[in-house]
Amino acid sequence: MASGLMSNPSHAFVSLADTLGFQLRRAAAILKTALEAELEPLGLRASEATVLIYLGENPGRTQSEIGRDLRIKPANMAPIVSRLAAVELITRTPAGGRALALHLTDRGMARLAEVRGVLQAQEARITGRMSPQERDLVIAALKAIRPPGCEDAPG
Amino acid sequence: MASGLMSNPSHAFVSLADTLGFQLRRAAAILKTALEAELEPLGLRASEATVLIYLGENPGRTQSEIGRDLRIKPANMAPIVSRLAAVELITRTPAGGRALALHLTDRGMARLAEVRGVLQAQEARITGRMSPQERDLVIAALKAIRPPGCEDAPG
DNA sequence: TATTGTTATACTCTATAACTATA
DNA sequence: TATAGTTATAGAGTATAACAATA
Repeated sequence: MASGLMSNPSHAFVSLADTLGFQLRRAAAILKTALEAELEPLGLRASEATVLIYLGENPGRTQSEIGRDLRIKPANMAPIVSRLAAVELITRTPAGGRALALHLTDRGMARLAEVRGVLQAQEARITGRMSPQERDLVIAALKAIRPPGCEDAPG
Repeated sequence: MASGLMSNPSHAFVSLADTLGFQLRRAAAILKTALEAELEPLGLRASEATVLIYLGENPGRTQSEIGRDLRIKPANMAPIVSRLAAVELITRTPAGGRALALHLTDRGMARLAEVRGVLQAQEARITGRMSPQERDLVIAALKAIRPPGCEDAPG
């Protein structure tokens, strides 16, 4: 399998399938496809579902705060929020300056419960064969590969 | 750790930031962005670089074989291969039926060496703080979350 | 003026459908 | 007919630049 064409520094990979980078991309792609299929009956895209979940945990946050935490650029937050508001899952209320605080409507909370069900099912599926220790190790490893400035919810 | 995504005692749902699914998507997104930036000087996209790497390990494979192994649909393989051939990094030779066997040109092999450098640097960066055991466990875990039919191709 | 949000636009990857070409 | 490849097109996510609105 190894090409043998290269010198072999300590981190040289033998084969693409043995690299963390490749497996990470592949696993994420498969998860994304599955998630989209499961969210489709709810009429939501993955990005919209993520914002709903976030809003359930952090009601009243502004668009810019949400975008910073979820790493969604302002230009990309706009249509997500606009659509969630159009289908009356969230409300936008002025919060100083141009800032808009977002809140779930009653419909939004009901939809959120469904979204949670989908995400919890996926989480159960992908962690099903791991021990809790393995799961924590993998999550910690994924957090650790991120460069400075990419931590969760910088405070 | 006490703010933003991490703070919500009121829901039964595990916080988004504590889910494997979310961390997986985020890590993959960050990796993808970094990879694209590092491949840009080589004039290659991530998908093209992946095909080059694959071809270095599996010279002479046909488009359909490559697509099956890398999970790239035929309709999406066409423009990738077309462009790699246009810049003379690969050649296409008839291989029975409509099949096209792909081979790296000399330029392609030289470019591959550069691509390997980029990918190995990324691999070193993201596995740098893991023990070999941790690395293997994480890779095994990522492979394990894939549903039936998504296994890595045999050699 | 600095922050926030919006619009326009473009690129990458992925997906399906309909088509062509060859054994 | 079955397999391989191509073209057209659409959707989702992400990126930058230019602009508007508000404290």
